[in-house]
Amino acid sequence: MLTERQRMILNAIVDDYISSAEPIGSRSISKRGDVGYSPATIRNEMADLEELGYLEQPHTSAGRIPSHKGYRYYVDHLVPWNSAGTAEMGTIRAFFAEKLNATEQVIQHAAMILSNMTNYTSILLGPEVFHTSLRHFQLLPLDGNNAVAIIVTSTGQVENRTVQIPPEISLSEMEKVVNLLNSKLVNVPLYKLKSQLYSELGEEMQRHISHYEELMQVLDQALESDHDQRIYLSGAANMLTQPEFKDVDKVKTILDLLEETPTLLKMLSPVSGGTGIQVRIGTENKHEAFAHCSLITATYSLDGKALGSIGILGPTRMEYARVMGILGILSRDLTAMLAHWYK
Amino acid sequence: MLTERQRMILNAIVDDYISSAEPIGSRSISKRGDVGYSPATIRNEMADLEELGYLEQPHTSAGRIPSHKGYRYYVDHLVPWNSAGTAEMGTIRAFFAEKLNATEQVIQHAAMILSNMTNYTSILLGPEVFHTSLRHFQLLPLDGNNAVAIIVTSTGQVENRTVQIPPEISLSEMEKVVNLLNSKLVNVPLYKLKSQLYSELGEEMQRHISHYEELMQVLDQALESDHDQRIYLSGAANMLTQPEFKDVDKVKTILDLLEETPTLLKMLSPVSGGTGIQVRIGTENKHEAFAHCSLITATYSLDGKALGSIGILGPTRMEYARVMGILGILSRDLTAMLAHWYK
DNA sequence: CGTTAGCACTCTACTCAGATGAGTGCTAAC
DNA sequence: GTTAGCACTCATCTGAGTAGAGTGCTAACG
Repeated sequence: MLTERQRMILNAIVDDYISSAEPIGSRSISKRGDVGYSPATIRNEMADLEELGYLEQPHTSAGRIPSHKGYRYYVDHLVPWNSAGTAEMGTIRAFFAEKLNATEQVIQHAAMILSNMTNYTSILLGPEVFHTSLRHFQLLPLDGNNAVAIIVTSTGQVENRTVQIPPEISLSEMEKVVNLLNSKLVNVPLYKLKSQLYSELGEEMQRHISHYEELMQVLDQALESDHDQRIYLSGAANMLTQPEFKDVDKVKTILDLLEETPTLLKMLSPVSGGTGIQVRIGTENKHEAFAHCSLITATYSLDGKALGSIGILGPTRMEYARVMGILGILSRDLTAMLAHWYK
Repeated sequence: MLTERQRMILNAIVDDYISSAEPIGSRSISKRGDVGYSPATIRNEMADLEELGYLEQPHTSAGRIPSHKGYRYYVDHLVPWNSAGTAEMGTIRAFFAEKLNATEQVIQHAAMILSNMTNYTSILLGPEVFHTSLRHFQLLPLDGNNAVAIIVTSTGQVENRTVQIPPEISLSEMEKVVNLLNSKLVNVPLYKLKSQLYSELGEEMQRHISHYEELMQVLDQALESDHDQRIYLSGAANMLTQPEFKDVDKVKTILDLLEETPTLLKMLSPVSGGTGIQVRIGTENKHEAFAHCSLITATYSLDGKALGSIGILGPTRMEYARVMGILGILSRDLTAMLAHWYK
């Protein structure tokens, strides 16, 4: 349990360190207007805070910097809430005023806005198709051998892939099957699509359709959902502006990781019970390369189900308050926009 | 005009510098098996080559490094052709053996393969829709107000966007118009789509359709081609491994530029008459940030028309021979694959 | 007893001179 | 035409000395 004065000092140290990136000495804290104590008193408290694990010293004769535990305490208890500035509110409002078609474009654009506003790296997770259902299915022949399969989801996303059509399947047959699919499988959740295809239509198709086996193979290909949510990254180069990453080798491992989509997917996928804004500080991220980074995430949702995430990656010495404020507003507004679009 | 010996020495210097990134001294050239001269002789030639502008000296007592002119001569006259190693051929072959659906995935995957193989940054330009034509158009209502417009091109690409439908337009009317479009505008090049919509269908529609104005607006939105070719980037972090970019500030300007899609589009769009492999060395790229970079590009095409580009960005001290070999093979195979798919 | 002034101590970062060595340019000899 | 030899240049490395920021401790103060 920290005393009020310790909290105040910890708060001051974290704030100052966030903006200066230099170890903070007792004198500079004492000189702040809001702390009415002499450097000596501050020093005593700092020694205590260090013993408790909230601060650390790069070396004996340097000032103190917050430890991970210190940041955690700051985020959990000290962050001044509601601190998205009016300028930022304006930018976000302007963003939503723009007319963008296709959810994908919105997310992509949001990634840019976020990284520009924060000067950190933004990582957004596109809407998950898992919770959406089939709106329309179509198989469009391109030439003798190939066709484009198009799946439109209930949220208006369009997935497409090319499939090969065995020559023995006739056009009319294909059409028949597609019509059957559209009449029977609309509104079925995408992840149930394949199983329902077999259970609901298998029998009927076997009766009416001649090349059952081959057709099923085609549909299998066509409905094979590439479950990968899309990752939208922006401002990766912003990492280079952080003084703690002025060493090329350190930043290389980070940027390398940022190109690994599966890793990012894992990091961003909403944690169980994780509602609202999540902050993962330093080693709380699973990856060693992110030991000196913090990731702040929020989710956007439709019908109360989390569809995707928006996240900001920066150094542990990050402007938590500002970023949390921005993410909070943006995620709320995104959710509102989706609800308005698709209801 | 360079003498045979000068060419040999220039070649040796460029080769050595490419692999070592250190200024090359006369002694080390002399010790190479293939040059049978003493350091003093080499030194004389080097002085001449410097006077001619092919070499430069970082400072008086250092070795020589190739100038832009030197690289240019190397690329134009000295590059050993056909130097894609067998290992690389294998990787490329394996890539084309994979079954990938959708052109987009192929390009994206190719970007990854390229950056992994070369350890440079790959920049690919997705297939241009400009030269493709309409295969199929569809307008799929989502709810009362919105619909998804889907355009399938002759190359099997699927473009989609959300449009708003004024309430006064009925479903049956929309269907009628879509059918009309599909019967009249199929095989029309995408870039002519909107003009033909007016010239060919305007009259007929005005007669048969009640809410002409509103419908036209919807179609306008739906056919508005986002002409942007897609950029696929991979291995941007590889820039950091280059010793010439160990300075964070320099590499920052480069990585920043790599996030500017329009700039990349401009850089990659095939130059007039540019057939085969193009090499832009240092300041030959328009952007100051790329003054110490070289960009090697090739194009892939369909029906003899260049559809898109594949490029590798690295330091001017780049393995030209290897990269040119790889790009040559990959672009040729991509072209072959597209021809095979869509003919 | 909590707070503060004073002081000795520690440790990094900076600077500067000297040493090192790679590499050149020039001259003279082969 | 080619090469050996040598003086010279200049970036890089090394180590000593210095400055300065900041601490911890002790003792005094209200």
